[in-house]
Amino acid sequence: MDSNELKRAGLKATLPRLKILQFLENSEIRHMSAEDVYKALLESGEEVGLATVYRVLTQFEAAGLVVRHHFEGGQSVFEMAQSKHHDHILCVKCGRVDEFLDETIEERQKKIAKEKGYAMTDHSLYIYGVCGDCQKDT
Amino acid sequence: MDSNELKRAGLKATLPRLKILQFLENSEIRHMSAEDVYKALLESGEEVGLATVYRVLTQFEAAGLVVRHHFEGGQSVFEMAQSKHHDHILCVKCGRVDEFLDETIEERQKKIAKEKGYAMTDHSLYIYGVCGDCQKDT
DNA sequence: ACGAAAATGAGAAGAGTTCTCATTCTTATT
DNA sequence: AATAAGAATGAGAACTCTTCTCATTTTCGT
Repeated sequence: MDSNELKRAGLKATLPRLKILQFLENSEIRHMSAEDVYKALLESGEEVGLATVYRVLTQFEAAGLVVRHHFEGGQSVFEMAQSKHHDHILCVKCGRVDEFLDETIEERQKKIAKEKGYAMTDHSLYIYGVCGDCQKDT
Repeated sequence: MDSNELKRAGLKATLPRLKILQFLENSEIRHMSAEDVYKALLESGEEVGLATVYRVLTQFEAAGLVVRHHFEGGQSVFEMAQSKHHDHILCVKCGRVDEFLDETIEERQKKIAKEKGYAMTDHSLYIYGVCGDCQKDT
C-alpha cells in the first residue's frame, strides 16, 4: 500500500497521487516528463488532469520521492529517487538514458566548490553521445 | 572590424549581426540570455528585433562563435566561445557564474562514455551552491 | 458520518522560443 | 555606382511547456 509512503512524505493519500506514484514505481521506463506520465495514465484508463500531474510531480520532488532532471530539450524529466545519487549519459540519437556514478568526479566537484568559495548545494552532470546501438545504425 | 569575423563564420555581415557580435564582445557580463541581449541593445539605442536576436544567437552557436548553456531556470544562456572548454559553478542566491576546468573530470567523463559504449559528443556540468559573498549575507 | 481544509480539473495565463511572411538589406554582377 | 536575386529582418502570431485560478470534489480527524 503506497498510501503510507505518501503519508510518510507528508502528503495526503489522494487518488491522483496514488495513481502517479504507482505508475512511476511500476514503469520500466525510468525517466519521464510530466506529459509522458499524463499520457500513460490516460492510456491505462486513469484520468488525472495534466495540471495535477505537474503539481504532484513537483510535490514528490519536494518530498524527495522523485528527482527532476533538466535534460536538453527544455522539458523537465522525472525519475523515482534512488538510494544513491547518480549522473546520466544520454544518447542524442535515440534518447536512451544510462546512469553512472563516479566517485572521483564527485570528489573533484566538492574540491572545486571549496576552492571557488562556494557552499555546494547540488550539481548536474550530463554526458551526451551516440550509444552503441545507434553507432551500428550507420 | 567584425564583419570579417562574420564572413569567416559563413554569415553575411548584416547590421543586426554586427551589433549583436560587438555587444557580446564588449560586454563585461559573460553569460546572457537572448532577452538580456535584446534589452541591452535597446537601452543603448540599437533597435534589433527579439526574433532576430534569437535567430542570430542560434546562428552564432552553429558557427561556433558562441556557446549555449542550459542553466536551471529553463532559459538558454549564451557566452562568447573561448579557446578552451570550461564548466560552470553558479550561485543559487545571486546568480553569479564562475568558470572552471578540471582535467581529471574531463578524463573521467571520456572513460565513462567509453565504458558505456557511447561515442561522446558533448557534456555539461553545472555545480550549484552559495557563493562566498552570499554566505556572508546570512 | 460531518465539516473544515486541502486537492483536483479545466481552462486561462505566462514564459521562453520559434515561425510566418511582407518588407528591407546585402552582395555579386554589371 | 546601379541592379537584381537571394537572404535577412521585424512584428506579431503561434507553439511548447508549465503554472495559476477558482469552482467543485475529496480527504481525514472528530
